[in-house]
Amino acid sequence: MEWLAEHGSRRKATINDVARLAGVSKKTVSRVINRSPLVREGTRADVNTIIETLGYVPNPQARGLAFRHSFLIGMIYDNPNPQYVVNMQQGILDGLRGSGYDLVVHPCDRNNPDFVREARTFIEHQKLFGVILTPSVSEDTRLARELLDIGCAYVRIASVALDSDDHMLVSHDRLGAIEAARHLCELGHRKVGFIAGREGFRSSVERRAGFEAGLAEFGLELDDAFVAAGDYTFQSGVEAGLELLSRSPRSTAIFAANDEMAAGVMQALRQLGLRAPDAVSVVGYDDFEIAITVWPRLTSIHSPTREIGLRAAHRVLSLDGEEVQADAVTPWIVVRESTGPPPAD
Amino acid sequence: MEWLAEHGSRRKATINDVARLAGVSKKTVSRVINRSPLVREGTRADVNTIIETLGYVPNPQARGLAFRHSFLIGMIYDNPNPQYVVNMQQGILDGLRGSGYDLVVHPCDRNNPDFVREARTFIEHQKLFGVILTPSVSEDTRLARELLDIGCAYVRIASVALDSDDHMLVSHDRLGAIEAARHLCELGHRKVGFIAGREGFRSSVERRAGFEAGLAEFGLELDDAFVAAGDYTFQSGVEAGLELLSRSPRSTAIFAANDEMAAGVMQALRQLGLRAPDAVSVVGYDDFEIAITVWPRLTSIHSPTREIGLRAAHRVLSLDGEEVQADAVTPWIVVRESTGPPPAD
DNA sequence: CGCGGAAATGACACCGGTATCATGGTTCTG
DNA sequence: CAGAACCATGATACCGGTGTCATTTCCGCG
Repeated sequence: MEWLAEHGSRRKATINDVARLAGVSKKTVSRVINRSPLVREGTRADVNTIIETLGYVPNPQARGLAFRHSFLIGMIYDNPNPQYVVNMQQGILDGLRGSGYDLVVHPCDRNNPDFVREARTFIEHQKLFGVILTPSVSEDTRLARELLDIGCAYVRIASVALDSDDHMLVSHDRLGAIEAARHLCELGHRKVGFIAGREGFRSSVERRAGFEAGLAEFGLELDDAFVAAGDYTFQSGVEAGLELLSRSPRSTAIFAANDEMAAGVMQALRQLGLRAPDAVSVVGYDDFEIAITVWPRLTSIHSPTREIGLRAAHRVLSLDGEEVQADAVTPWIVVRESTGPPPAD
Repeated sequence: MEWLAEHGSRRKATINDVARLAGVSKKTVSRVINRSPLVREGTRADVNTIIETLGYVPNPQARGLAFRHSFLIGMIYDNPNPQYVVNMQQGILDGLRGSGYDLVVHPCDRNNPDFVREARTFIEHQKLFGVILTPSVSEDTRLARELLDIGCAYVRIASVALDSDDHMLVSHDRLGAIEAARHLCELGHRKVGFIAGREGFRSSVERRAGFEAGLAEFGLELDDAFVAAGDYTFQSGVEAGLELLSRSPRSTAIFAANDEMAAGVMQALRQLGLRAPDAVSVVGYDDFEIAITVWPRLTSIHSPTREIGLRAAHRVLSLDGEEVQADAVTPWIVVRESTGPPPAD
């Protein structure tokens, strides 16, 4: 057993070591590793014992070389919100745990005309087994086509189905936004405003559509006079808020397409000497930490980002058996102090 | 040239293709790839031309197999602040760009007794070329020793030198905290309070030490009656804030060891019907986005996290030539509306 | 008991690079 | 101009696994 001798740290066992000790060929060991059914139970047990005692772990580089893919999953993102990125990342890692796959991160910029090529280079370079795309890069058709072409497994996370079921994980932003509208309507609001997210983001479209649908349930329409444009940043929320609040008549409630902008609205209220919810109720979307660090704390729509990441990971590894039907996640509302009945007026 | 024929997508060129077309052995191509000086200029140029026209990219799995390491850098972290994680990640990716290395992320939990073994497994499994450790896991001696033992390149990012120069990247939190103290003293504050960060985090110790050093410059000492414990969370900031603000005499300024807690103090002020900076000045640390979403906006200490990440990446790849001396980064203060002169009293 | 076919296993090439060492060609020396 | 010293290059093994296909073992059955 001199190959067990320490030299600095002990040499890592190879498949040959296992094969020799188990008295089989390395091909058989390989079969055991890959759970081939073509191995007798006894043999399998023997080999596993040796693997166990040696603490043998197959070399992913060598396996990857033969398999023509690495044991890496990529997360390609362009969402600038740190909390979204980290939650998603965490969820994906939850889903990857124990699978032998690890996570490589790759931010990108859709405005860069080369970004598709760049992403492709990245994927082909490391020979990723699969990738997970988050909004808004997940909404890019060219990139998805490219992935299909490369033959790389992929899952697109988006607020609406843009691809075949097995490639989609839908976060139903529309339903969340409906909740926001219902909540405000049930409180008695009739003049409700909306601040849109960044142009070209599907989530922005969905959140607006959902909001309108929710209002419709109460016989209301979204009046353009109560709508302002934003780009998901805090600053844009301040500006849109100031604009909406200065209009007359004034809406008694504002639904901002994300928490950052909702926080911006709170800021705008403060600048105008108003406060939520007395003067105006405010609802955000995402339910990130900013929702509870502003005062009053934001009523917001909670989307289980981490859970979504976990599911995306399972899906990209094809771990979820038969459940290859459309996978969708429903957000819910979290009511806090930023919303209340409209002012008596 | 039938090997150039498309079949779905075109087959990727291998080193053999390059060698054949260049009329040299694959070992020579290998030498060119690895910038060996043992290649005649003419030959090198020829080979490079072929590489160019073929768009040949060497397979990292194969290279890794031979080199016994992958072309991956790991980021091991346990800092719960999303913005820190994302900024750091971004910085590391900046530093890795064009190097052919990619980034694998690995969060961990120091409270898990197995976390060192887990990290080691991760590193050995993917045969990482190097890893970057961020606070507070960077402060763990056992993990560092393990890395040395494995022979994996590593860089520890921390607020104080804990290792040999070539393994350290120091973010001088102490200097930042001194700035905070100076700023408050220069505004005329004499009764200043401090909210500590999480126990066991080096940054918390350093920020306190720096704050005390800054006060000392003005002949002041940090009075225990003005100190409260926190754990870097918003909620702990609220609680510590309420506690400090209820003491009598009351400090006229509070330095919280991070922005989250400082935002918590703002919240506490609001609950007590006070406001910054009229009643109490507040200073945070990190200068993350929360510093500008609260009102009044926080005076804070800015630490160039992304820049630190970039340097860490260069260092782990040994890209910075002779500059293997202690690499340190100095934070600076950003003054906003949360600080002002003490109340006339 | 012998035979056929399926199940289990192994020999060997191969994935795409790098390391070692031998070899042929130059240049420098005396 | 021979010989040493060097430089540039290639042949071949090797990194640690998997694929292919041939071979051996096992089993049921006539």
